[in-house]
Amino acid sequence: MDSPKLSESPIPSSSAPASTTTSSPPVQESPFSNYISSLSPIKHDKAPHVAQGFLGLNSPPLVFTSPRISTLGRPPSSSVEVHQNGQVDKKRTHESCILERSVTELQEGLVIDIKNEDDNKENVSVQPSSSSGFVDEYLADLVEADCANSAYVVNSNLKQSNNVLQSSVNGFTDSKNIKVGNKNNVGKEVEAAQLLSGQSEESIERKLTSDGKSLKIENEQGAAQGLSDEFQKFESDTFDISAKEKECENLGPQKVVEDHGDGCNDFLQQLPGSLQGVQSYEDFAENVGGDVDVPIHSMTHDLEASELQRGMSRRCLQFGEAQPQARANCTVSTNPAADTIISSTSLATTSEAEGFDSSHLDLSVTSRTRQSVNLPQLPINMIPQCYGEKSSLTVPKPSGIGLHLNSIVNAIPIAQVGSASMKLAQAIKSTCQSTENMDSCSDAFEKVSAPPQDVTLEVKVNTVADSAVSESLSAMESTECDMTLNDFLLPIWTINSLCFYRKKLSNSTDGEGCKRCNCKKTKCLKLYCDCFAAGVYCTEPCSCQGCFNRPECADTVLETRKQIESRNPLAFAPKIVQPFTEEDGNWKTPSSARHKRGCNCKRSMCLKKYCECYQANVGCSIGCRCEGCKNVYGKKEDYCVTEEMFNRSGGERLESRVTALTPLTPSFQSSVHGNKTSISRLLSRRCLPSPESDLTILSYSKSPRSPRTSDSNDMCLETSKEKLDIESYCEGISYNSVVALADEFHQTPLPNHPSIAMGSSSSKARELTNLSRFQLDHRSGSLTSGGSLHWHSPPITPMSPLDENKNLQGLDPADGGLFDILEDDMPEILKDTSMAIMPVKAVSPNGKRVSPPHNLHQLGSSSSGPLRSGRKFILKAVPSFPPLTPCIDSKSSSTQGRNDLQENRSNE
DNA sequence: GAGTTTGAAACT
DNA sequence: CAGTTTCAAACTC
Repeated sequence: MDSPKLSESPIPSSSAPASTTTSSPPVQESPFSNYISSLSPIKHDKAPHVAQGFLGLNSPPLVFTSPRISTLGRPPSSSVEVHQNGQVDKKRTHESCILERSVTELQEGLVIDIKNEDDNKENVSVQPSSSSGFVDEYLADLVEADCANSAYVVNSNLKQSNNVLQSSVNGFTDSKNIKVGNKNNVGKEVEAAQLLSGQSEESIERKLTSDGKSLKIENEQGAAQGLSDEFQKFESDTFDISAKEKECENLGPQKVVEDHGDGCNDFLQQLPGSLQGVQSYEDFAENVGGDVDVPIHSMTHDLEASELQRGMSRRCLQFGEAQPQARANCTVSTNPAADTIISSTSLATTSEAEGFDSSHLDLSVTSRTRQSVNLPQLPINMIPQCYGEKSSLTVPKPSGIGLHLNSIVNAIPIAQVGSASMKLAQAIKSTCQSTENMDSCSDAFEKVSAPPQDVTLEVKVNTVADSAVSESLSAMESTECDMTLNDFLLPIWTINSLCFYRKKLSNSTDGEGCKRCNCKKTKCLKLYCDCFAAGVYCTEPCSCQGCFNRPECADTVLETRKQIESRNPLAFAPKIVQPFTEEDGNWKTPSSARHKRGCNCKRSMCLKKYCECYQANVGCSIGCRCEGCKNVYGKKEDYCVTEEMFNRSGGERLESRVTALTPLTPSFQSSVHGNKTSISRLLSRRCLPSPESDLTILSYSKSPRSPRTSDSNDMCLETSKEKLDIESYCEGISYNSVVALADEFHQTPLPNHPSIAMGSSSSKARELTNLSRFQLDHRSGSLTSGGSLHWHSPPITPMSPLDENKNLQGLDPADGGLFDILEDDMPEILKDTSMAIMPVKAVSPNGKRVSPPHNLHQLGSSSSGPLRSGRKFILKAVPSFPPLTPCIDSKSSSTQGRNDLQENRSNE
């Protein structure tokens, strides 16, 4: 599914605007099919407009797009026109999406009046060129929002705004004049939910005023709409959107909107705020409550805002994975129409949430039925992570597996912004990508969303977008790089890119400040150019010569991008994929991000930034052609070994597998990062057999899940793969992690962890191994034999066998000790790793390994221990490992572990 | 800051 | 697809 080909297929279709829209299958189509259809990231590329072009760029994300898009029906984001039917031309640009929405609404006979009461009450007319004024305004609103895309869209859209808006909505005769009125007692609220729901009761009037130049959208309060009181009053911004409606093909009943050309795109771009916002809002509401009919209080400040929303929607596409999940988790209204709408909205919502998180934008989402809906915090949570960083610049988290993910991955670790929620979201995305994992996704999503319910999501659809964009832009400019809206070429692309770019900046700069390209010959129109590759325009900080990667040359840029994408649809896709990430409470699983294509290092041994893997702080994998890989984040050999083990794990004895692994597990000298990386990789192996294959993620659904959830029997039944994984994981932890920890913290050896204190050298590792064996034997007793398994936990948690509780406690983050160290000094990633490790070692929440009764008395014997029992025990215990399960609750876990152990024994 | 090294990107 | 060239970043001095 990730394969570019899939994505490409959509592209062609996209080129033919009319093709898919009408034929959209019924909403009920299986999520999988939808998902598959929506997978192709490339779709967007072909979008005629710049935005589309960027969408195309975004296409990579699409690869990762969560099924949700398809499921939901329409991906608000870029070209994806996923509808309920699920089969929508991916070419659809945001505009198309918007059009679809509008069409749908129209079809439903809903008229939306959106009145935007702006504090300023200024009608903003969208103008073709990037209006600095608008931008400035938005900037003024600074919020860390991932609005880069939207901002970009705004600019580009504005430029194109002169174009007549053409809506190709069937039966959408009124489309020309769309008046969106936000009726907000509270503020600017857009009631679109009803439209979506098809409820005519809510009189939402959309007037598309095709002055030919400006589309004016007014938000009228739809108090009746059931706007929740909770919602804050938003400043109603009246924005005039001037656009000429261009005739667009009538959308099929499915609300499919086809792009009929720039005009449509323009229209969409201009409209985004109102419709998208509404829809997104609705989606969000649905996600939350699953009710389709949700009065949305959207405040549209400007077209920009709308576009911002659009951009957000696009982001959502990128986040598609998460969204789908979120959606899945949230009971979506059965109403097909609602679903479709929701789907689109959900995306938007997600993006919005992100914007909110990062920025503090007030997104108050009000649903009629559920006024105070616990907004799906998933999106929100996810959002913050992206923006959490110091830098004000909010980079939309790359939703897509591809670019976005990469960006995210990179950005997060580096930026240290990565929050658990974000990782979780990513993980969810990954998981969700596989249709098979929907359940898992849902679960994960729930976890994510579960969070702060107190936080009432306040969505100001329009406002949010605007603010987000503004803030993001402003943040970028002020904080990081003096970036302007111009920097954002395309919404999606920009978003993804921003993440990546941001990361890159942070990496490259390392305090130096914004470092940008220095192209001499390529005119910044090739992937050599980091800016171009990142989807951003070159700016002052750049020392490029003859640069064409500037807003003035947007056309050229887009064209070039298209060319590049034509050669390689994934050229702009994220290079780094984060297969799985899960966070829950204290527990964090290390990110298993990897370079999608892998490096090709010959001399740098993957120890320098020449290596893309290293540069991205990810380990090398099978996909790498590197020679003499010594990537501290994970050696290719390790990856290969683990994978190999994994492949033959089925039925193979644990010991043999372990043995095989042991020799292979290399990196004793690996740094902490390396450890973490290794671990993560090991953990993720299952998910990502090959760097290229995103599908592998699917398999993750199970393994990632916490074993706890499964019955003991299930655990016993766990496939050898899981076992292997666990083993690998243990290994990675024991050797790499432990050693790394030792290296990293050798200066501060843990009191009770002599092994850790030991040097990082291989000999040390060996010692640790021995020690671990010893301890392990004591603990489990059964694991003896030279098998490498034993040492897994011991090295890490040298606690005395007798005092397991102490060990656990010591390990317990709350207690401080190693955890404290990790927390304090360790990098985010490392922390994650450590976290993962910790449970395995000492904490073993399940306590299975930690305290086998009969083993305890055998403390002294290294060789003792019935392998059989031990082995079984281990296997069972493995699944229950915290790594897979986010939360580490020493007590509960330990208790449960014991229970599990007992169960295992009984089973035996 | 100049020069070298490196590996990705682009080209053939 | 493989080999070569080009390119800009990373690195070294």
